[in-house]
Formats: sequence, structure tokens, C-alpha cells
Amino acid sequence: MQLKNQVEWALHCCAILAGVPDGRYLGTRALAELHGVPKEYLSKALQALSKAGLVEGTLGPSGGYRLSRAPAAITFWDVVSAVEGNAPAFVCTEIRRNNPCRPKETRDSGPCAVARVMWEAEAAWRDRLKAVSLADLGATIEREVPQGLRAATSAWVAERS
Amino acid sequence: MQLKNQVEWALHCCAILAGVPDGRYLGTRALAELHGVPKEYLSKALQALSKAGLVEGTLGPSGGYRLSRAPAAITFWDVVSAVEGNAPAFVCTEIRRNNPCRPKETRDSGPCAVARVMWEAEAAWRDRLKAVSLADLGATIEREVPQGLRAATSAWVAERS
DNA sequence: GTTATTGAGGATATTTAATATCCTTAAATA
DNA sequence: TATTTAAGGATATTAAATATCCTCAATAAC
Repeated sequence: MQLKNQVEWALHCCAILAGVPDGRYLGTRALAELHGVPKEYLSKALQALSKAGLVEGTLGPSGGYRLSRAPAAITFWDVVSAVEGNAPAFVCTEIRRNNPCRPKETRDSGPCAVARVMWEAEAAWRDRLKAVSLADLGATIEREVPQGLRAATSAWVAERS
Repeated sequence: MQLKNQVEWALHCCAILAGVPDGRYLGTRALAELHGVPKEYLSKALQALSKAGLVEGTLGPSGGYRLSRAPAAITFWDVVSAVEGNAPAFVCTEIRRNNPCRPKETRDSGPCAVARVMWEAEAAWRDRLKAVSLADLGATIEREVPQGLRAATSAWVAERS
């Protein structure tokens, strides 16, 4: 079980987009170059973010993407679910119904006990992701990434947005 | 991102094995028939449980599997990680290192901020799975599954163990 | 207006993992 | 001794992730 690499890319792209000057857009080309990932494929991740309403794209030269909400209003879960989908990781195929001892007409009152536990765990995972916003991420980065690198990256981004 | 279907099978098998009479073994054939899944493939999941020390297998006629610990001492996480592995779902490929603004010799003080959040969420998932044992599952089943079906299944299992 | 650039999105490889089957071996039992 | 079983290797099949390429329409720069 592994998340798509696009999830990682999308999160890093959002972190960058959160730092793009107001009213400006940053394009796929720049985001791909900045992260060293294939432009064409990254484009699919950005399209997923766009479809989910997290970013908005605009066309033409000086076009690209920008966040459509404030960084504080976008959570990790928003980004992860936009790219990865929100289908549960644990899929219950109701194998309890295959029990040969079970009368055909048996009706289950709800999801199976195994599935419920698995889904509760997934809810804990989601809740944790919902608790962290892009603003929180930005604050952490500001605290941890060396000043020089942050400034250089900001300039690099500003030049291309 | 989806867990293997073997995770579901393994959990249901463990629930059944928790009810096998003391000192008895239940074989792959019976477990496969009970759950309506292919015997050969289920065998791989049971082998994984065996390798992880959760169950022990014995050979020959009247052979099969039994839990190697009390149901209260086996958690969902034990079973899930035995079958699925314990590799993190989020794989950090360190794309921050591809930043063209970044001096070559930069040393990171720790894992990237994005990865840390993702891994914290996974820890929350794991913790939730660690908090539920096979004994807990058994108690839920006893509470929810109709008495008749439970008795019939127990008899079916006892006959084959 | 014309041209270059961009995101949206469809079509299609390529690669990898999940799913599944088959077979052999060695141990345990009847 | 013959049968049954788990262990495990080899291999096929299927599905998903990864990646590339192409067309299209919108936008901005010239």
C-alpha cells in the first residue's frame, strides 16, 4: 500500500504556491523544474488540485496556478484526497456472506466489525491530515529551512510568476 | 492507495482461529471455504501470519493453523503489518533536494516537514489499529452476530479442526 | 491581428504491484 | 506406507501507477 508520488509533489507545489506573490500565477514548468519532476506528469496532479477547487489555473503567457483559498483554509487532507481520491484504503468485500453456515436470507444490520475497525483507523489518519493546514506547513518551513535558501527560492519563484 | 485483499482475509481468518478449540488446528482448505476465497492465494496470507509469529502451522492430517498467542495479545496492527508490511504509505523522495536554488552541500537536519506530517498521520492510523485486539473483535462479533449463525459456524469449525 | 504560451484533457505506452495458480518438498499423522 | 498438510519457489494474469505525447481553446504579449 503506497500513496502516489503525485501526493508528495502536490503538497510541495502547494507549499510553493502559498508563497507566490499576490495576484500572480506560477506555471507547471517552473513547479516541475523546482522539484525535479516530469512536467507532463506533474501537470496531472495540478489538474487534480484544480478540479478539487484548491488551486485555479489561468492560460496564456504569465499563466499558471495559484491557490484559490488562503493557506490556512487548505489542509493536508484537502490536497491528499484531491490527488489520491477519498476511497477507503480498506475495501470490505463482505466475505462474511460467503460463510456456508449462513442462511441465504440473512440481512446484516451494518458494516462488518472488521471493516468498522479498519475504517475507524482511517478516520484517525484523515483527522490528523485535516488538522494541518498549508499555513502550518509554511510556518514550519519558515522555522526550519535556512534563511538563505528560503530567500533564494522566493526570488526564483517571483521571477517566474 | 488500497490495502491488499489479503489483509481482509487474514483478519477474518484470525477471528475464526480465535474460536478454534484449544490445542486444535484449522487448515487453509477450511478457512478458504469458509470465506469463499481461493485456497492457494489465501495460503500466502497465512504464511505471512506464520512468518510474523502470529499463528503457528503444523503439518499432516489434522494439521493447519492456530493462534500462537492469546487473542487479547494480538492486535489489528499485528495482522495488518504482517500481511501488508510496515513500510510507510507516504514515501518521501526528498524532492526538496532538487531545488535549483539549493547549494549542493546543504545538509538537512531531519526529514522534510511534509513527510513528517504525513508520517504523523500514519502513526495515528497505526495507533488506532494497535488499540484493537482480536479479543475485542471477538467480543463485538459475539454481541452482533446472531446466536444461531455463531453456533453453526463454531460447529462447522470444530468439525474440521 | 498574430503569435507564443499555458492549462485542460484525451490517448496511449511502460513499469510495477497485486492477484492468482501451479508445483515441489518435507513433516506429521492415520 | 500412504495421505494430508504447511512452506515456499516459479510463473502467469490482471490492475494500477507512472509517464509521455498530442490536440484544443483561452490568454497575454507583441
